[in-house]
Amino acid sequence: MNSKDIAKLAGVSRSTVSRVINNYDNVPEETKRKVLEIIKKYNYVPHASARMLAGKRNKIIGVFLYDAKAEAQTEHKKVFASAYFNNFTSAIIDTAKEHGYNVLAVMIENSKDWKNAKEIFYNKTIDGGIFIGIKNNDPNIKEIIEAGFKVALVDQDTKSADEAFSKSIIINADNFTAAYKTVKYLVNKGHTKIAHITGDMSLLSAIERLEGYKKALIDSGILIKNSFIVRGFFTVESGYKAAKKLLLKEKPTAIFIGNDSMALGAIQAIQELGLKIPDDISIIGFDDIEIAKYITPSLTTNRIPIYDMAYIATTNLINSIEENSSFSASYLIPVEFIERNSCRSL
Amino acid sequence: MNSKDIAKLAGVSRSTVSRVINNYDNVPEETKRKVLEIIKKYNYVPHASARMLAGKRNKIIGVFLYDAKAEAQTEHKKVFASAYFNNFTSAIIDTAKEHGYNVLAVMIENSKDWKNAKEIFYNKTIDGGIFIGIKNNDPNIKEIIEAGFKVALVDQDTKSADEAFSKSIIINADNFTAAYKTVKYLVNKGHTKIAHITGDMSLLSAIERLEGYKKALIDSGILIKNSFIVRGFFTVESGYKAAKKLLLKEKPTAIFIGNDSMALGAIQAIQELGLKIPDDISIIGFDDIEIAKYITPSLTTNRIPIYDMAYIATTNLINSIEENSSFSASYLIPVEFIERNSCRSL
DNA sequence: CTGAAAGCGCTTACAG
DNA sequence: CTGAAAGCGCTTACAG
Repeated sequence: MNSKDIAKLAGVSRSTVSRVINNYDNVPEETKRKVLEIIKKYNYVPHASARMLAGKRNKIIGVFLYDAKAEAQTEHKKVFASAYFNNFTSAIIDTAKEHGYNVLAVMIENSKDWKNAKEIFYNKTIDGGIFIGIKNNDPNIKEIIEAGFKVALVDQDTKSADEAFSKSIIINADNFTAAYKTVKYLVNKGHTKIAHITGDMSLLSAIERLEGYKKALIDSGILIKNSFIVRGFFTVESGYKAAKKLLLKEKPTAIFIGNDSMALGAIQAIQELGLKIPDDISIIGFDDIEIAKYITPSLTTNRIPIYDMAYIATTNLINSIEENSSFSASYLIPVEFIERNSCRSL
Repeated sequence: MNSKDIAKLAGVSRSTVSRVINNYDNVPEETKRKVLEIIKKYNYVPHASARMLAGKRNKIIGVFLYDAKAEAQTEHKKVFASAYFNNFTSAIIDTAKEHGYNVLAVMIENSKDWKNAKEIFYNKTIDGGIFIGIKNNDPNIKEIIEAGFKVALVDQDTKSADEAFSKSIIINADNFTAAYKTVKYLVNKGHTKIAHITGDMSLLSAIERLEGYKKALIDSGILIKNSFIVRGFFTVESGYKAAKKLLLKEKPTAIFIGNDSMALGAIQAIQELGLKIPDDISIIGFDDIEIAKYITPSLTTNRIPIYDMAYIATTNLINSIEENSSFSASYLIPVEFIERNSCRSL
């Protein structure tokens, strides 16, 4: 069953069938009704590829998730990693749906995946894409932007030296300010020995959180100690290791941890060392993943408005696709401090 | 840049370019090399829709998630619900990738979404689809199967009266046995007042868990009390409400809870009533979501091998697509009992 | 308001 | 081993 069949059945030409399908206004009601009836009767749906080839849009956007964790993990667990990314994806699917778009979800773990990612842009499978958690200023993204494809980026530097990046839609959480406030909060509680477990430092969010941490210490007249800054990778495991490393030497009284997953690992390490939270050590995380409020003590953290960020990324991208405008935009989204029970005053 | 341009540049016909692209073996090495060089040089990628229209496959499968929770939730949170589904999706994406397939992720919440779901089958956007968490024997799936599309179903009755369903690829966790063992475990610990909070009873998994619960009680010579069976919907909130309702009357000493999310809600309710787990009441969940091992006390539960189930669904579906065979298959996957600290012996 | 025809960019018998 | 041509199923100027 194709448009020709429908045309014959309805006693019109394929042109008219097409006009009805695309809801053009130069079709009389009666004709429209007749055609629609046949379409319905035969359950006809126009072939997406044919429409595409003839100049319509696919109405598919891609969401590309680079999960740094993936590389480190063992085979059968590699994609389970991040609640953070899952929530982004859900929110994007939800928003896209409202605009009549579907979402192709792609995990990027290696160069072969990058090849696939580029291919679905070049072969026109998708009308645009959203990249989340990609290495800051990744050259692969640059190539895609420069090839003229529509792209929205979450967690990318807007002040990039590279013009390509500043020509796109960029959405960031205000990680710097949130980190700054987090450390100030600890300082106000009397802490001076404040450590930081960083996230994956190839990501902008990790960089900004570290910067916020440093700036707050400086502004508080506290010396930055390199031994108090330990590198993590946003994974539970890396949080565990970082905390162990941190607590071997001179103990901090508080740790600002780059995200909640690492906080989970850190908590385990802290418990193994026989220390109590918050009595012996205060901790604060980032993200506000679902677990955060259920653990004991509940975790003080920073909530990223994932839905809002995904919403902005998706609507902007789709607007850009529909208007065929290559506008650039940059959003800095405030982060909410969530005070729970993992910190004490000294 | 299209195949015609490439042909001209390489000094061959479009036919030959196509043969090279599709890796047919009747092309001499030298010709192949030459064409490939031009393709690479100009970054040429064949237009997916054109290939599709000319008879190739899209290499896209759909994953359809029906999240019952969605309906109940407030606007901006509706898609954040389930770690369970997210993990399925990730595992499917991962497996599909190994076969060169991409994944279109679709959330189904209402009839409009079903319309969209059917459309992407009918308009040939996807080569097949995996349905997860769909109402048992949902007529929408039936329609899709009967229209001849390739489909894999997770959590659907294989003994369905409806032939359509038994003609597909079906993967289920062995919910009945797991539920049975769970209750037996509690009985062995001396419990006789064992309650059950069901899941969404339109889903096969919820039905089977209830059945397993009942059978274990019967086999243990314990009377089934209707007041000990309270209906939930797999959500945290419904677990909370169900537990509250349950604990108003004659208190059970143990609750088998339909999944871990509801257990989270139940824990909150139990705490609000001033009861201790496991001292006053033992609980067991289902799924083994990430949170389960981090809460206090850690939650005894049943682990569903999501990755394995997703792997089986995906490989079977893709095989069925590639071989264009409409074989049916049915898998019953064992569930692992995870003993932690939320139960005590009487 | 409507139809005939060209064209989108491929693949694939077909013929040589 | 290779090319010319038909065809996949649409949309859209174009002409009327």
